[in-house]
Amino acid sequence: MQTLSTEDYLKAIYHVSQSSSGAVATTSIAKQIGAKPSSVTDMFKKLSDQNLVKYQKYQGVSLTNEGVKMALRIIRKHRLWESFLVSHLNFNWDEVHQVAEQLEHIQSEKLTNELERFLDYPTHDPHGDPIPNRALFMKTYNKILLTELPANKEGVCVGVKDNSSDFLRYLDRRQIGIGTPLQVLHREDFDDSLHIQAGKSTLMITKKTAENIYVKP
Amino acid sequence: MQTLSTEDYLKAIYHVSQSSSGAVATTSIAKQIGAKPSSVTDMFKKLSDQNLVKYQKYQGVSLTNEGVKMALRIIRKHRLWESFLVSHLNFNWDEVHQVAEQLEHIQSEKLTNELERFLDYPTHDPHGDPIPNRALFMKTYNKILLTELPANKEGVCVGVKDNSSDFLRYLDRRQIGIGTPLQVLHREDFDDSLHIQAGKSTLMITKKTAENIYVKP
DNA sequence: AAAAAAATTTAGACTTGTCTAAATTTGTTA
DNA sequence: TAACAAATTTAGACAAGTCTAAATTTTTTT
Repeated sequence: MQTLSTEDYLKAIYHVSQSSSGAVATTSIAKQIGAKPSSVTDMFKKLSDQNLVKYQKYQGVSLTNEGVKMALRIIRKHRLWESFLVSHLNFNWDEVHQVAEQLEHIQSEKLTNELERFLDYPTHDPHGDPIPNRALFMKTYNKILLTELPANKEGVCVGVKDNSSDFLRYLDRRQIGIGTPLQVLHREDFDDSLHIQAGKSTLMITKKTAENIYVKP
Repeated sequence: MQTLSTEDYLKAIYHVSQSSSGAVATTSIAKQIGAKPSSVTDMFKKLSDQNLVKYQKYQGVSLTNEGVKMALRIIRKHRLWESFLVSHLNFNWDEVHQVAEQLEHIQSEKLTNELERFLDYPTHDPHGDPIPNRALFMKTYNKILLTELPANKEGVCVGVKDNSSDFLRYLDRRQIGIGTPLQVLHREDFDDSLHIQAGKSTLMITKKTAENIYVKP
């Protein structure tokens, strides 16, 4: 059984490894966790002793099969809880992360599986991220960034890259959410801003915003 | 903000102080927590520094007002989660304790209050124990032990004193639960056993069993 | 009331996870 | 490729919570 801290590290390593190729660097985890690089090195050694990561001095880490499973089990719980908070406890999608960070550490297989059943086996969380099922398999659809959507082609918002409260509330104000139909009307060459159709309204968003919205064409 | 450990101690002190009068002894908490008396002494000092308990060397502790509030907030969460597990996640009343021990530490007022609303403001948990409301007030009805119920007087099971899995499953097999009508038909002087009416069936139980069942006359 | 037993506390040590500061390795640039 | 910069690791320290063993206080018994 793992401690809270090792679970946090495993999840962090998983996420960083997903968004970049090759081994995961000490510094990147330090940033993610909010710890000093020296602490990260210490933890890398501990995880390596437990065969959860492959670690070579100065070369970073990569998760072993067992490490990946462990990370996915935590992510599964995190996303199920986020779904529950939004669907039954009146949480907004920008409020769930901090609470789910705590709930993801609760140890009870029965709890997790019953929660999943209660929610009727959801495949995606409130941010559009896929929820690993009992076998830790995730259904991923081929999504692209809004910046990559060809002009005048219809798409649907299926996720966000930036999960910060600020960004999510910004989207709320623009009435953009999971499921909102999106279409790029015009790209402004001058400043890379985009005129888009979002649901029934047209509006202008910056490139930075578009880079954080996933759409399914 | 408190650590997991201090929360456990506060709750333990609260429970022990409820079931005995006067200051709470080091040893009684050591037993409850599963720690050595020396560790308990250390923690008593820490809690005292935070003004959560009144502590005098060799004389045990008693909770301050702030300490009581803190304990009740934890108990509130514990019992709400137990209710949730039974009412929505198919847990049996003998399975909930261990999981609720973890869930009670989750820090989010919104979560607690929304859970309470979702459960429709329950006043008692699956074992019949009262759930403190948002103001930390508990509705207690005047219950008595089954051993104290006069013969041939009608009563209803409203709680249990022993919350162990073993005892609860024993009651399950006897089809005794919260709400079951109970009546003492005969007391056997020889071995203190009781013949009782439980719902539609009559059965024999030992004094020890009867001492762990609460009834409302 | 003295002796014995039980409860409690103190002292010192250990573990986990963290830190700072210094040393080392890797990479990057001139 | 030598020098510098950045990343990483090591060494040693610290806080929280725990332990054991020994010392002290309280309670009980004779």
